Amino acid sequence: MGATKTEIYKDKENELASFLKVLGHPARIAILQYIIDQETCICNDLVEELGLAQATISQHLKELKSIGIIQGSIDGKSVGYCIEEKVWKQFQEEFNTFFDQDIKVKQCC
Amino acid sequence: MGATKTEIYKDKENELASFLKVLGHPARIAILQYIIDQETCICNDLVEELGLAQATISQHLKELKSIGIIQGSIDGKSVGYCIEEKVWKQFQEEFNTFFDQDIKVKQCC
DNA sequence: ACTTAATATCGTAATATTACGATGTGAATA
DNA sequence: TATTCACATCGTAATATTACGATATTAAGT
Repeated sequence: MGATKTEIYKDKENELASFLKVLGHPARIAILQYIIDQETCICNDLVEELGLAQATISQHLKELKSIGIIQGSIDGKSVGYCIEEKVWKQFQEEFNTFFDQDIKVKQCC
Repeated sequence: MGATKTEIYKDKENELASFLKVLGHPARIAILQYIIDQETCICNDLVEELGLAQATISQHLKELKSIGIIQGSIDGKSVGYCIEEKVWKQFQEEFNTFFDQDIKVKQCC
């Protein structure tokens, strides 16, 4: 008990849900927004900007990396994070494929 | 420790994240898909369709109702759930406002 | 080689989520 | 009014997430 029963859902449902789950945290939205605004950023920038502990920011960055929406490239002793545009657009498309469905509402509603 | 520090983020960030969080579970995606396909449904249909306990389905429906994306109307001894089209479109728009931002990628990336 | 700087990872406490059985509630029906 | 049906809510166990301090790790600068 307690764990999500992923085996009972369709692959597409699990896929969409897990990407939305990663985006479903304000720190991760704020991180993405900061990267967009600055075009790139390093972990320490986010620690200062958001006021969360360095370990916490690093953990959130790891989750964002796990779905491929950001990418980090080593630059000396720091790591520059950027949006992975291809994945960004894929996710937007996937979301809109779901949300563009024609909604028909029964009389009763 | 352990709880999300919502007070440090912007309202829009919290709002977007909390709506994405609700959608970030495969059961809730599957429920929405089922309602779209059938145009309406009752809790028991979902229990049969998804194979989760009635209490679990009821809990997921409650979360979907909490963000207003579905609406339930009493019909005798059952409750008919439908998509709330206005909210559905609002969320899609809010998501796309975020995702339509112009992504500029630094050379380093 | 030593120090500093930036980040990742580990361990862990606090909290939240997921799932389910049991029980309560309200409407239709016998 | 007793029963049944559909659903919500309560209580709770299992698990996951969030956050942080402490401790690696790795690259630069001294």
